[in-house]
Amino acid sequence: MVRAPCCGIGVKKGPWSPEEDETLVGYIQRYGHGNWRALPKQAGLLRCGKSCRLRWMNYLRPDIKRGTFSHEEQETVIRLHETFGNRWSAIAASLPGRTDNEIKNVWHSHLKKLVSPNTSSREPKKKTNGGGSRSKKASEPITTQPDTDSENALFVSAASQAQSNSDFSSCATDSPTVSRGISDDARGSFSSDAFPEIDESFWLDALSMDESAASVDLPPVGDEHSDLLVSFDSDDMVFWLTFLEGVEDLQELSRI
DNA sequence: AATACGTCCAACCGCGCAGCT
DNA sequence: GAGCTGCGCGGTTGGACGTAT
Repeated sequence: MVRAPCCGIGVKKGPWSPEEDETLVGYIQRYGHGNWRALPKQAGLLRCGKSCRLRWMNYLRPDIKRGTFSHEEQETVIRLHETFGNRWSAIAASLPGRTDNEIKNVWHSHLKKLVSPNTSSREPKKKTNGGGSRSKKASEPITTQPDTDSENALFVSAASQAQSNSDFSSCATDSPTVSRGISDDARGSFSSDAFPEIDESFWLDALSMDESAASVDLPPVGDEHSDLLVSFDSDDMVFWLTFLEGVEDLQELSRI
């Protein structure tokens, strides 16, 4: 059994023309995008649904914020990367108007150098079997140590903000690009005064992480929850303790 | 001015997950 | 429960563009 290729013969690839953009935007504005696979045919586009979705999500959506990342946005990305690792969609959910693809690009071109100056902005290209490794290991958080004072300053600034800014309510966004780990419902659920409509799976992850942290038998690297395990330093501990207290409060509420 | 090199970003690719049959 | 399908995700790439020599 072989999965049928997403994009068959006769499907156009490469950069989108303004006419294609116009067609796609016009169609979605009129009919929405209920079925991405059927959309290009219905809209009269010689693209695969996947390509249409990507174009819409990363470029044509009306709520996309374009332009360079502000300092605050960069710090937010760094801070969230500490927490989420390479789960770009989760990070994007906290940056309204920014897409996971854009954040990923900014990370690889700018921010990675700030956090990990010793690594080149672009690793030597290695031929792979394609991306596809949306595996757990791909989400391993990068634990790095800044080398210079200036870079350290930004690093520490971002880290400290991670604790002070435990209120993620500002993270709410209309972006549909949301990971399954941190769902729509989970977005904004870090508010200090309430935990509304929290995705159960998210908390199950969080709770299992709590157990893992408390247990002697830490899960091995590559465990399905390893992407949630950040490198704990004393500052991180404050953040996570605050976070886990919220989890415990939630457990109490759920028992009532 | 020409060339080499580096950077950035849009787009592609393949896979995992969830829902449906 | 197995198979199929669609969606969403993260990794990677190609080429345009900018900068240095």
